[in-house]
Amino acid sequence: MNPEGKHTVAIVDDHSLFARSLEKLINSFSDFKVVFHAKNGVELQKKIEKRSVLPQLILLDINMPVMDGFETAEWLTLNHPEIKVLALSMEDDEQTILKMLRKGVKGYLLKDIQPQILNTALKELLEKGYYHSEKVSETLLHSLTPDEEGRIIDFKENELTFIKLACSEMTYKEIADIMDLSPKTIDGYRQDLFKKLKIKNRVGLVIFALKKNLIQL
Amino acid sequence: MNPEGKHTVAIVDDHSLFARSLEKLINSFSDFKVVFHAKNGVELQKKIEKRSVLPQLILLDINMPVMDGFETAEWLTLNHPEIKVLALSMEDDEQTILKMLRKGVKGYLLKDIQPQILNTALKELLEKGYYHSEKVSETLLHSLTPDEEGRIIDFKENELTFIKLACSEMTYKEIADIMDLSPKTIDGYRQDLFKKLKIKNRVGLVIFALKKNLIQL
DNA sequence: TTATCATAGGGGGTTTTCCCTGTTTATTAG
DNA sequence: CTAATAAACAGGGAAAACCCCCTATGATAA
Repeated sequence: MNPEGKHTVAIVDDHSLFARSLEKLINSFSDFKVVFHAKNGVELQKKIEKRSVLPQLILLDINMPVMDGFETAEWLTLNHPEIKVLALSMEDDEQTILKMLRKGVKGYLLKDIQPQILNTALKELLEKGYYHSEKVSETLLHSLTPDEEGRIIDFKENELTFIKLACSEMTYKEIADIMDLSPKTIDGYRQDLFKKLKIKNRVGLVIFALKKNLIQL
Repeated sequence: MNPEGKHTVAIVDDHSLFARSLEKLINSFSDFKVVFHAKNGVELQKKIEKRSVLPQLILLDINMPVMDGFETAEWLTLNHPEIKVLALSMEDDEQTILKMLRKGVKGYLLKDIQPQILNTALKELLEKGYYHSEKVSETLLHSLTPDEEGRIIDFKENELTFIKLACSEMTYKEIADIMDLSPKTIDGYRQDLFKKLKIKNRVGLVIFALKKNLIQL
């Protein structure tokens, strides 16, 4: 609570237009007040370390330069677990959401929500300790049966890197060089993925990655 | 001008949070006032046809359900050319921008801009009749040399069919069967396209087709 | 008529992809 | 300490993709 008796919120977002608008919106709620902004994780770290009183909530964007939402969330969870972090993002793909939840955020909100929902989200975050967009819950539910048989597909970091590189014009040999792995290992990744995803060739992989938003054009 | 002496603006965007925030921002400018909202093109059509006084400017999002920004812009240009349309979007790829400009929008603004820029944009749109983000101008400049020699690439019917089939998991042999052509002919198509488009492999073709909207997922 | 151009097809080759099988190595559970 | 598991790596081979240069045919234009 700040002197006005409102709960304190900080915003971390490099989209200035969005961040300012968001601030206006939040300040119009009766129970909340934005106490400061940061353009990225590094700026947030500095501001937090200067302050004696920390915000109760942090609205955290994922796509930022310098230090992105994932790193920032991780740092916050380790160093200031008492601050509840609400991830605010355009991405609704399961990988991103899961990754963010693993970093310890208490809520995940898509940016295309009703203003009223934001108010609800902030309140529930304080009361219940968590809040997720409906779409996020749906996505998570769906992501638990991505394989049409209920098997969970959870990519390892290396696999994810491979998929992203495979969606370029590189040959597997070049990919192996970049990832500093043997071409045979890369071939193993390819083979595993083809089986797991039931695809026939590299084009299938590209299409899969695009559908799941693992890459974007 | 509305009764308060402000220029009138309408917002068409299905992102409610963004739209509301945008409204607050615009209403904070001294010369502009938001007169109504619409979630998509159809809603806009209805609202426009009910009104005797039309807005001077329309902020138009591209990604919307039901009737998207392209269709909406086309309809506005044909039916209400006096309204200046400012496309507001996250997309900064040349195809999207060009497509939108061809539909007759007077400005194209990326969503990640400074609040002050929006004010400038609205003013210039009324005074000069157009306004584009810096990034958009850059993109357009670049897009005027699609082939790096000014040649415009346009595809023959067969080539287009081939491209679309090549963006699936079929082998070239299977594609040849479907198109009832010799595998060698198909290979010729492939070779020509790789040269023309300066791509290295089939993944490059898929990416090209997606960027140019020749196929969709 | 001849030239030219677009379209379809081909010979023959290298590289990459795709697929199966199996081994080494490091980590972890019992 | 040993068993189990996962990750990295490998041999070998068939299929597909990739690439260059070449021919036949038909339409069209000079």
